[in-house]
Amino acid sequence: MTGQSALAARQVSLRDVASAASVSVATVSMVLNNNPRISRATHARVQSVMDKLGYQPNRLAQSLSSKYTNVLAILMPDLRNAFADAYFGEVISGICERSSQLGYKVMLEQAKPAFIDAKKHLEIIDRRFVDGLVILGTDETHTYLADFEPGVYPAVIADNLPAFDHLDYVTSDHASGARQLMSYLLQLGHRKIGLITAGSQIRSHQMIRDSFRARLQASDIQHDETWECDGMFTEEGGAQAALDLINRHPELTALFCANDKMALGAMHQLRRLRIEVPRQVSVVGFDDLHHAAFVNPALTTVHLPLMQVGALAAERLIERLRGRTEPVREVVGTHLVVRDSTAIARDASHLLSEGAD
Amino acid sequence: MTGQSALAARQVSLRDVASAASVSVATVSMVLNNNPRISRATHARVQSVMDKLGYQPNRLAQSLSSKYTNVLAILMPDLRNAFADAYFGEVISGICERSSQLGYKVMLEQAKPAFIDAKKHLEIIDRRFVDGLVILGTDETHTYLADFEPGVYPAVIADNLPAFDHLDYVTSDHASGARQLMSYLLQLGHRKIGLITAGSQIRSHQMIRDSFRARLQASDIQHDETWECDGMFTEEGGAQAALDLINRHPELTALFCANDKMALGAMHQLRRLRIEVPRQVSVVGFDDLHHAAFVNPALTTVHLPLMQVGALAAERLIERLRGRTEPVREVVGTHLVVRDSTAIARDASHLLSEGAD
DNA sequence: CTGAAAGCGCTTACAG
DNA sequence: CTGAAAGCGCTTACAG
Repeated sequence: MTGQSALAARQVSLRDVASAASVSVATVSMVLNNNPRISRATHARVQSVMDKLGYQPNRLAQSLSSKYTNVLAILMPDLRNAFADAYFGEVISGICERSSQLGYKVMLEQAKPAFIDAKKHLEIIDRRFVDGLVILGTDETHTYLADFEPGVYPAVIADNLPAFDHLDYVTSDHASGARQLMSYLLQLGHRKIGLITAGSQIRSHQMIRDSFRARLQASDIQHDETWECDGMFTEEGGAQAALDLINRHPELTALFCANDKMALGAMHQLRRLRIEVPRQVSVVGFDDLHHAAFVNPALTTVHLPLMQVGALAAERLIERLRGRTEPVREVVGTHLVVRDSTAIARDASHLLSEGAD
Repeated sequence: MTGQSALAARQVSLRDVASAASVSVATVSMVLNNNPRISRATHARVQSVMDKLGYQPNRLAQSLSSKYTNVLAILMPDLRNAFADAYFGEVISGICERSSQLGYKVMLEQAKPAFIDAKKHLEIIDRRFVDGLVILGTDETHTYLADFEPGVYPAVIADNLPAFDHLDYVTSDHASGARQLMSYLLQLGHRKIGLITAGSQIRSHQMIRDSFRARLQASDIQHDETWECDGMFTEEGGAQAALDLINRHPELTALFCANDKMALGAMHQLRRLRIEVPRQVSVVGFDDLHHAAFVNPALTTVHLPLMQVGALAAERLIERLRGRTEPVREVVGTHLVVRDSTAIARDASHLLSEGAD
């Protein structure tokens, strides 16, 4: 039945339905919106005419009148290949799925400098492209985030803690994830642990670093910046960082990488250096990307609930659009995934006795 | 200057600009659209008033009048985690980048059964959400693709050959990629090659299989289905397929995997079986996902120009929307990327002499 | 070169 | 419970 409109020269409009059903356009509009003021009888009659004519409301007209677009934007960070990054992909999956369940469509935008400078992040709301946005890959240098405000320019930050108090967010519990990883490494007897991080301006990653250092300090393990290196979130960066750390501290027995990509790079580098993982050096990642389970050796890491974070971010944003006034501050738990890239520290017995000192 | 509109209770409209500039709304509309019928003088005057008031046209009203939405949809396949898949991510990157350059926005949709059954793939055009779509991950069973038609329901298929003649497409040259890989494997002396494919209903993958078999046949190498196994495009599937093939043919010296994910799974499985790659068995993939260069050993594969495919698909679709009438049939070249997962066949000398028979 | 008016296809008070 | 009318904010002939 719907098929016939496909060939229609002109889409059938509310007016067409109204005259075919011998009612006013207002009535048709009301049955369309399930307004209870319409009697069951007319509702059914008008509905059947709509079905017969294959009527489909023009959403531009609907939105122009109603002020709601029912579309959300996903604002991606300005990174080389953000869409091909499984980390962001997981969050996007969650956003898309939940949005669609809640009757929203999603639009993709990228926060390139030109985009931000032109205030396009607000323009897409002002010009009625979208009702609000979910923002990924934020960091402390993104001062434009201050522009968003619940009532006027609704937005929620996904998987990070915003630098501005008034902003809504939904994030994985990075700090707890880092602690889980450190407990495990310490249990295995590792005391000489190199840290490969990135995003010095990213709050969630600052928390990973802080948790890492705090655990070391709590265990009276001496630590300074020579044990840390920036891996720029990439495989290449992770490889380079691993090389630097090994050169500085050949005695290290473990490498803590703040994301899986850097961990893969690090493992790749170790292999080139003919250092065996995990026999000589253990490596841990962070994120639990799907393919991390299939590298050699399979990566021990922390699972981040990224789909859930995306879904929740979309859901809370939509609640805001529908009038929610309480701030959104959600932190979702993580869990450790032990695989094959970790083992007892090669110097464990030695260190353990020394530790009793 | 634009900032002040942020606090305005009501967005400034064309009418506001018109009265502030003492001209008609028609005139303001024309300067907005750079209509040459407006004199330079009034254009400049009106323009400055627009800037002063921070005027931003309501795109819903614009589109309602003009009939164009200037937004495209990306239709994703109904796969578990399509967005987190680097393969699709690359294509999406290309689409987003080019669309944005050409003044289009992009919306995300997923071709779930319910979506297709409800004809939503046409509805999003009829209801004026988008002007057309770029479709990823198609296969021969997707009969709904027949619904698309250049004039009425514009769409272009990305990285596959459609089953319907009237459809536009932009694709990588999978057949040529497969041939490049086979030439290389044969050069290395491999004669006992297992094939891990998937998507028996996907034209591009049928072509990979066909090219694979044709090369074998041209080299007088006997081959039957026992040398082939379905890996379902996943790491898990690739691992299982590798296991099956090795059990059936312990003598095999190479595994040809139709995508990188299955290749990673296969390598992972070989490692568990304590079969060394590439010394005992060579493994090749297909796609050249970024992380394939960082697994151990680094994967030899065919590079697919996926960003370019996405960009071109978007560009051609937009040309169609702007009146292009010639069909779109673009095939973009691939290239071989040799890394560390391939080596001379362990039985090469033996086979080479036998081959002279 | 510019303006007055109709129209795009809806929704929403306001009557009755 | 339903209708007539105004309005959302633009664009596009049609006049002049």
